[in-house]
Amino acid sequence: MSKTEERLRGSGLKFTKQRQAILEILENAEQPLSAEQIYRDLAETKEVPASLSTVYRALDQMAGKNIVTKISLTGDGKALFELDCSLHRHYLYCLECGRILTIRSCPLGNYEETLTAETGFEIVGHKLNVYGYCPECRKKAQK
Amino acid sequence: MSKTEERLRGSGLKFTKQRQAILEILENAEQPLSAEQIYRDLAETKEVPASLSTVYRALDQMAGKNIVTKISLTGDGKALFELDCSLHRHYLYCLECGRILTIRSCPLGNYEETLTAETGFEIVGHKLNVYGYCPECRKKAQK
DNA sequence: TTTACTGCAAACGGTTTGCAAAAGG
DNA sequence: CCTTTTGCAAACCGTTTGCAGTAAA
Repeated sequence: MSKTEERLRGSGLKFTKQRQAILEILENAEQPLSAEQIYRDLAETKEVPASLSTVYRALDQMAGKNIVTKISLTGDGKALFELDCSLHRHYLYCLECGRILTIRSCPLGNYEETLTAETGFEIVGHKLNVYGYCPECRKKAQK
Repeated sequence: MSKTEERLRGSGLKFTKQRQAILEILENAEQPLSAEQIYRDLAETKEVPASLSTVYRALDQMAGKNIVTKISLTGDGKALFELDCSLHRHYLYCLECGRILTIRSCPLGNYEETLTAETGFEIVGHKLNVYGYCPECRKKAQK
């Protein structure tokens, strides 16, 4: 049983070519992808045509089972998806080319506890995204 | 000349009742508001009816002049607006009641410089939002 | 009187949904 | 078989836009 198959069956989801292909695409992606990008990849490189709504439904369900994670990063109202490896992470987003770097470290330390002490909130998590220009775009800009 | 009037005229924008009222609403708000909320407030409490598109256009223009700031916090594809006081800030969002607390301190210290050293990115800014449950909702949940 | 602003209604783009047909177990 | 999943088209929802009319300077 392949890893993608395990993930799906283990969550009680049916194992279909579409879902398999979606997971493979996410596995090979080096950054979070939009539903649209996955949809195009399915048709173009995987040759497993699936309707856009299927892609959305599959992603939603897999997000519900923590197989994938949905993030909103770009602020343009477009969601991105990546494989969930259940690690705490942040993103460094290039404002020029849209490239996304995943940051595995977290600079927040015990800030959440500090905030709880100050505000009385019970903190369950945070999102930190950093914006800037990647080395390649910086080089291009200099010329 | 009122403060709102100054802000508008100083940016080369015309001073209209709609914009005046929008700014007053934002001044009295204790948290960021959506275009929809502002729209309703205009009709209901200010009695200055303005179409939703006028609200959006006014906010967009004022955002362009740094009179207001547009933030996306909730992840549901709904933008929020607040008066821009050009201060660096973060938000603490209650997942239960939607209440938003503005945090004026920033725990990031010189993290941006660290990141630049590690990645080669030129960092221009970051967004940090913290999610949890406010004291009131925690109390209710206990019962 | 010139230019910016407004209202309306229609368009837009990403996402969701209802329904009947197809496929998984 | 029974249940889930799929495709299609239409609905949705926040936001944007074209245009003709109105108000600010």
